[in-house]
Amino acid sequence: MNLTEVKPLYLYWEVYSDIKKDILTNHYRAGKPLPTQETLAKTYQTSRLTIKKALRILQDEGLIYSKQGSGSYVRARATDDDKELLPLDAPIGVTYSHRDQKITSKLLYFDARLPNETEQKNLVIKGNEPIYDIKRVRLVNGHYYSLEHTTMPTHIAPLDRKILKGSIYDYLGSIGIQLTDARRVLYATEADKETADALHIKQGSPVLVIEQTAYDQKGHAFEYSVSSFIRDHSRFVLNVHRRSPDMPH
Amino acid sequence: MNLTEVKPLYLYWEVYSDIKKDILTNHYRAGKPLPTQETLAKTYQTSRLTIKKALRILQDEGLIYSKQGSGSYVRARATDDDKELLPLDAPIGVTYSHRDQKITSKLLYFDARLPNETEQKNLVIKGNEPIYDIKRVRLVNGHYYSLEHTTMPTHIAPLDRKILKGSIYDYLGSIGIQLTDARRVLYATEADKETADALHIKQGSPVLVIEQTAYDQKGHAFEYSVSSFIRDHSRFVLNVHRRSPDMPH
DNA sequence: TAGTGGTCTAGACCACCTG
DNA sequence: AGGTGGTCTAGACCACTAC
Repeated sequence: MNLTEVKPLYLYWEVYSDIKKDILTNHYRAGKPLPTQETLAKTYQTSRLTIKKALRILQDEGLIYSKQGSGSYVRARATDDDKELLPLDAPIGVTYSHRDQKITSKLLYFDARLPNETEQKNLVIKGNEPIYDIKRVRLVNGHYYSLEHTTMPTHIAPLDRKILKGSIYDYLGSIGIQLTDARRVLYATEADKETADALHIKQGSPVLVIEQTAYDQKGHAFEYSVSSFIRDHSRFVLNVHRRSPDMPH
Repeated sequence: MNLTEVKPLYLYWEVYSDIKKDILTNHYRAGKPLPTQETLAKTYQTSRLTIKKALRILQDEGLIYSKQGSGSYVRARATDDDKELLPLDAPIGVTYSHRDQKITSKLLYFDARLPNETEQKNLVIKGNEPIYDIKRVRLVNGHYYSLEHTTMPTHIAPLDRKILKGSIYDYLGSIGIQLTDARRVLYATEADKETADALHIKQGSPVLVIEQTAYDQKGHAFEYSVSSFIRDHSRFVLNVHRRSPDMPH
């Protein structure tokens, strides 16, 4: 896995990481301006565009904000309890967001079949392309966490029960499939009987549902999943940055 | 192209709008590649960077995806029912997302007071700076929609009951305050008695809660609000685009 | 008025995909 | 091997802020 391989990292990412470190270690103080983009460009021996690209990521993460004509400032972090918040713009898998905790899965259902019309539309496939149909309960440190119902075209990659014990994303990554885009729909609803039983909660109890269509680096939809999260157990956070003019519908 | 009127719009935004129009009118077909960035740059008499900036917005909206070494493709829109979905990365106000529908507000509570510690932290203010405390029920086409509990430092702008009948954002915009950044926390929970009564739902019924800290163009937190949405009535959509390497931690 | 970030240019090279 | 998008440069000018 880690053979101290050559890092093909991009310059703007290194700059981003470095400035982020300096913010998190309070080298750059909250409320205070960063050095000017011109200065940073000289410091990092690069161009201003690369600096801007790095700062843009920090903006999107909510760590800084930029005022035209003034400077870029470190945001006073209103809440430091982000530890318990799951970023909505990162992969949603539990294994990803809880790397340092004990994740287990209970496989409730695993089979292959042909897709119905909704699934054909969601996965952009024909009716004769078989899909895996997977239901898993995820547990974090032994506590019930979420119920995931996943469908995936079988031609993406062969699955088996052993793989499903761990992280599907890790497995897919190991065979060269990366989640690069996703479309997520969120809403609250009442747990139906199946969800309630699986998560050991009362039927009708609130759950947060996230429906996700995941696309790989080639633009193919490789997964459609519906995840239900127990009320109040999971909170998601999202930083919004408004681009420019008002979008006229 | 007409050079008659001086438009303060930016070039990349015009390109973005134009390409978007061509996608939505099926001039560029789903699954098919757009012209190359080089070609688009010539077409629009601009540089490739400007084209890339326009395409980036389209990517973030989920309309296209780009494959390095191959091209930029129009995404097959899996679902066209986006009409009923509220974009999570746009201003959350009902008045914004339902411009063409009839919005009304019931003002439940309106007063000013000193902030408690949580509010001081959320709004980044001192304990002696008074805030408005506002509770409103929003209705769309006469149907109960959401309960908003908003706190805002009084020094931002004077409010009165008349303003609160309409859109706070429109009012703030008219005096030069724009929402440019926001931090949102989402979760599902049970409606407490107050929420249930206000929305005419049963106590304990699921609601989707969005807590928002809103920042203006000067980086000041000008609003902290907690909005509760009735189960299944409101669905939010978010397109995620993963930047680059895995973010460690 | 000076200084900042935002936009934009006209290139160059690199990483990657497809024939 | 040719063509594509991604990165990066070294500038210029504009929009805005602050003094």
